[in-house]
Amino acid sequence: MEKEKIDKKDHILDVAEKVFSELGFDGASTRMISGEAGVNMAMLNYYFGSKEGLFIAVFERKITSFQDILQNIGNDESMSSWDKMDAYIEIYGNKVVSNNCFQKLLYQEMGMNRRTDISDKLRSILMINVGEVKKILLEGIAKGEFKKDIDVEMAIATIYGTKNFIINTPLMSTPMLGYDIQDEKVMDEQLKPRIKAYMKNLLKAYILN
Amino acid sequence: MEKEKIDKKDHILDVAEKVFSELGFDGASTRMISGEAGVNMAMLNYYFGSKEGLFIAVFERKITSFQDILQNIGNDESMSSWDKMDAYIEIYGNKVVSNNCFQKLLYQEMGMNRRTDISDKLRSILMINVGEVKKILLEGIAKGEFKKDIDVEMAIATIYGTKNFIINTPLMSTPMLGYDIQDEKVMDEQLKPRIKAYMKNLLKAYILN
DNA sequence: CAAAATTAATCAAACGATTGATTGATTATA
DNA sequence: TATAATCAATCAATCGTTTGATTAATTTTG
Repeated sequence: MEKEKIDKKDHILDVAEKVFSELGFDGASTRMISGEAGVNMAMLNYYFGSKEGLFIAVFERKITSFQDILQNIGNDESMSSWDKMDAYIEIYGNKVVSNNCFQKLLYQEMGMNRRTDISDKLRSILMINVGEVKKILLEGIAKGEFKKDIDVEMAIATIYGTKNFIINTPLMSTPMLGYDIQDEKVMDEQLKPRIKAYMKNLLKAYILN
Repeated sequence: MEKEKIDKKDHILDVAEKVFSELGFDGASTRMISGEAGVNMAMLNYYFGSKEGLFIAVFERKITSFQDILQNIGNDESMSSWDKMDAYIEIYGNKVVSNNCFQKLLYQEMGMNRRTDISDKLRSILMINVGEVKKILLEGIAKGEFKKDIDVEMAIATIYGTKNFIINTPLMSTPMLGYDIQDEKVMDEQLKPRIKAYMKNLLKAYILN
């Protein structure tokens, strides 16, 4: 049945996402993934063509939801530039914290220099979001709403970097913040509001007049 | 000769550091490293016992220089808290940008969940620096020099995170910043002063009264 | 509607390639 | 000459992938 087939593929992608994010692309073997998913090893190639195809499929499943997060915000004429930044941080904070497993995998792979076809694909997608944030910041500067001497690119690096540090380096962020980053409930109830509030205050202090 | 042997081992470690940081532990093969270093494959095992031994040796070579970066600053009674932060950013910016290859490898490894013996060692060393920065920030708050409602831990995450994003994700940071992150000369002449100036301005706006 | 034909899904087994590591012989050094 | 360094060759293990056979599902046909 078509429905069950999709469910099975989805289940494989769930497992693959988890195993990849824990061990990286090379560290995760097809035997391990198929074993943990409870399917025959050949099924991975049958469904996804290759290990790399499976890897890409993991990303493509999530990609769509990331692409049009900002579309609406950026083009809203009625919002002030700061309200747009505020709205972006809000959405970004929600999306990112609840997809931390995937986020880790994403930026882990972006750090590698090989497989430029995959990395390039991921980069071009992420750069769309970067472009949207940049547009908001530049608009705010042009309207005189933001300071005119802010380092736009660095500010963007701070937004993504602060989040990445917390998500990708739990060995440091967990003892730093005082609660377990891996714990989903803690993430949602404590980290999410905290990182949102902090990010808004930090940016407010740096970019607002 | 003892001297040449050390030089050769050092050369292997240089190459290994570079290849590991580009491809990760699993992605880098011993054949690749030995080939690029211009030595026989068996030499790696002869000198370092195993691939993992080589990996550890890469870290242990650098570890010592990381341990005493901050000691002097923190205990200087004559400096204001902000001057200490300023001095730290200055030193950190220099150290980090010129060791970007190793930094990338370091935080790549910190993100992985396996080989906990290495990761734990690295973490405990890095956490010393974190503790020193935290001390400066708390001191500034206590003295009324800094705002009392700043999120200390998040601010530290921003310092490390912003740097890491630029260093570890050159595929994004290079097009964002408009110049090649991999280029050593560019790093030194353009990125280093820029990241220092930005970091100081950002923190000044967020923590200073 | 039921039997036959076709397609899709699943599996155990094996493939060639590559991995990290080791060997025993050879060369250089002290 | 004895010790250290270097090498080509080879090891077993694991990798991702493919195969050919088998079962399940779907479609076609009489």
